[in-house]
Amino acid sequence: MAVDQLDATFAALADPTRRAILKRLKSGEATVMELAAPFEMSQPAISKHLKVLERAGLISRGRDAQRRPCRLEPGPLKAATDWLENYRRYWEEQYQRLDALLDVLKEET
Amino acid sequence: MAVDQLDATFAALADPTRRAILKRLKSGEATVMELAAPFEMSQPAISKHLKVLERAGLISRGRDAQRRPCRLEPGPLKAATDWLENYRRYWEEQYQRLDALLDVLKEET
DNA sequence: GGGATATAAATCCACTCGGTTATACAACCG
DNA sequence: CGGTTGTATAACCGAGTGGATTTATATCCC
Repeated sequence: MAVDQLDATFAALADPTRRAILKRLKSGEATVMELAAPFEMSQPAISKHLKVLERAGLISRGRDAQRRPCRLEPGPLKAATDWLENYRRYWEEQYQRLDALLDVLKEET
Repeated sequence: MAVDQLDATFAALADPTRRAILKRLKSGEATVMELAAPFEMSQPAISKHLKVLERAGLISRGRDAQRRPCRLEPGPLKAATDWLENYRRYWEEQYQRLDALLDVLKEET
């Protein structure tokens, strides 16, 4: 995956409003109005957030009359997870060391 | 995990320089100078990136005379991965649909 | 056609970001 | 002590972000 794709994905995920929008979209498509409803924020602000999510490829949009329903696109989320998976080994090692340390301490008592 | 902790983690990960620094730290501790060497960037710029990573809890720093070695801290990376894992079902569904589509296409030929 | 609804676009502002240079601080070395 | 090395801080700059408000566009419904 291209570097700037990861940039855009992580940058998009770094905002709680946008993460909440993604969470909402897990339960199915939604229009801009539906997505905006839970937030004390203007509709244009939500549209901007949606544009960020769309540019990052995290959502895509259809057309239903004057509505532009949004749906979740899992590709970039998977790519981000794959990138983070490279660090799994590292924290597993650290937790193993922590466990070992705790064992030693337990024996010493 | 607190919302602004995730904010800080994803924001820190949204920069290729910082991701490269993390990657380097997978192979062990490193000083600021060592981390700065691969980049065509001033030392203060690297120090700023390190501060971002430190504030996000992604690294921690020790002290060795006038050096401040950095080491990877896996906690926030794990938290970010856990958050992303909630979306695994989506891409697995999508890939199942893709597989099914490919099967149909294969039968049609 | 005309009003209502859903969304986008344009503009403005305060703020953050990623970089720079210059400077300061702290610890080693001779 | 004085110089050098490693790092942090400050001040600054240009670009981008996240909001608000206002205005435009498009589609539905009557």
